[in-house]
Amino acid sequence: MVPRRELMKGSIDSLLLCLISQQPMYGYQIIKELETKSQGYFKFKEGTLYPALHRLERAGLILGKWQSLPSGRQRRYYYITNNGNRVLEAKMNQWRDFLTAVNLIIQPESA
Amino acid sequence: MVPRRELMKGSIDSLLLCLISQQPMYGYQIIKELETKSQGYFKFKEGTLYPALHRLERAGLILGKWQSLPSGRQRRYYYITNNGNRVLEAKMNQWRDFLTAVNLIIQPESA
DNA sequence: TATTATACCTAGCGATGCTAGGTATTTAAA
DNA sequence: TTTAAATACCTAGCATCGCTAGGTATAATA
Repeated sequence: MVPRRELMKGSIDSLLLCLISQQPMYGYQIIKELETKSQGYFKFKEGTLYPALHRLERAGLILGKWQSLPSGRQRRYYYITNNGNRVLEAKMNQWRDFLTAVNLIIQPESA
Repeated sequence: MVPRRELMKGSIDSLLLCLISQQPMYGYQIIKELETKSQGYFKFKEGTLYPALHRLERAGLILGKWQSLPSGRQRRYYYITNNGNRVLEAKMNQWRDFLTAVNLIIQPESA
């Protein structure tokens, strides 16, 4: 199982699944999108993003397809899979549970 | 710096600082407190907690003192330091910023 | 008397984010 | 026109962290 450990470590997988589920994207675009959407907070490094994408693809949660631009440049677009959508939904629930638990610790008055 | 990476990895340090700042505690007690306060969500393992406490103590954020019970049993109570309080406050702000950023990604409508 | 709870500890594994490097093309600036 | 920056992808290896799995020892309970 170990979903709780995963949550502790990083929300990166959830963020990636979430973005890609909204719209197919390629790596470089994801980095830019995360930065603009978060108003500059997220600045993912390539050494973080690409291994994470490969991880998600190996797990069957996203599917990458090479696409050629008219210029000849290559991009690898990632699409969310059915399984990816299921996992995303589960991760969102886990995220909410985690937030609830954290709030019980750091705001004991508003319990 | 790397505070953001720390946040990604775990909120454990913040949770421990938060608890200890409310009241000096010893390790075993912290495990129980976290579990009851979070209504069963957090079940810290000793292999997680004790190294974390030692880490925080090495960093000068908490201070451990052995105390003997009348029974002769030994407990190591941890007290938060001035620096620990400062770091805790900073971590709380970082946590809020992180939450804001995550929400901007996962709830793009309510931005 | 045996088991559970209390109370502490650590070596080592697996996973992860990042650093730091690489390749190659396109666009903008000097 | 040359140079720099942006685009677009990749990976080896490091440091760190949570956890597993083991250990020691005492007190309370069945």
